[in-house]
Amino acid sequence: MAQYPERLNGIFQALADPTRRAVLGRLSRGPATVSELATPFDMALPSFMKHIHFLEDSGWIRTRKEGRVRTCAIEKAPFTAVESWLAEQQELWESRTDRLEQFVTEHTVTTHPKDTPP
Amino acid sequence: MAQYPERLNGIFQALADPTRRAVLGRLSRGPATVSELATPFDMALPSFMKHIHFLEDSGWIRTRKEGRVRTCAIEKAPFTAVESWLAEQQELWESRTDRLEQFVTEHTVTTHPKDTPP
DNA sequence: CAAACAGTTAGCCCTTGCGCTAACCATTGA
DNA sequence: TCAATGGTTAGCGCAAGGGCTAACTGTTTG
Repeated sequence: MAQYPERLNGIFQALADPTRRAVLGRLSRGPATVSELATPFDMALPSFMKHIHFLEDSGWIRTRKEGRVRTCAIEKAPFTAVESWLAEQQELWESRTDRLEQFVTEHTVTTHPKDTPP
Repeated sequence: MAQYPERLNGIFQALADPTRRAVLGRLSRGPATVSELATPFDMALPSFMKHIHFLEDSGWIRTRKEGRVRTCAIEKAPFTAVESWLAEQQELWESRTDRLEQFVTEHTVTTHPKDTPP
């Protein structure tokens, strides 16, 4: 677990952009070319390509150029990386439910952005 | 599902930084004050506070100031948001495993799928 | 061959991210 | 009361993110 933490930076950052999440959503259904992927977005191609490169560099996709067409396919490794990060947190969380419960009832931390007066 | 996509931007971006992931890891064990959280990091306090604010703004943590001490606690909502995003992708992915398998093993994109040999 | 197509390269712009210092409250404890 | 503690505010610097246009390369295709 927690193999290459530095890879996680890119993996998560890739997901921080709606365009890139949408591209992954599309590629989850199956491979597609760059222009197929680009059409739904109101964005210049070079801008869009940056997202493709980001996804490739972060490991989310793998691409291959054949003739003048570049085809993209999703990669499953980052998926499992995210899942195991989540699982890790879950474990820690599980191992102290009691104390959390206690803290919540004792101090009742609110979600108000401003500090609540005493 | 996919309730507030725009929230996902911050949720994922928060995870794109190792300091913030570490803070979440620590908070998964239980609440802590800002200075408790800060000590492991070789970073000026104002810099560290930016991470705390980022985590709070993105919804990962909730904080409360009591006297001169600010206590932080983790929030589970973003967790489940990430999980459901993953689940969504999984679904799409599941619904076309056959074609994926083919693409992976046969890294050349063919115009017509090859039939499974008898 | 020439035109259309699918990307690519280069460079510009503006915003955001992430680190720092210096100076400044506001509690708390001696 | 006064110093130490725990954060906070303000501002600075630099790198990276995310968008654009213009111009270019390398395939198809009519």
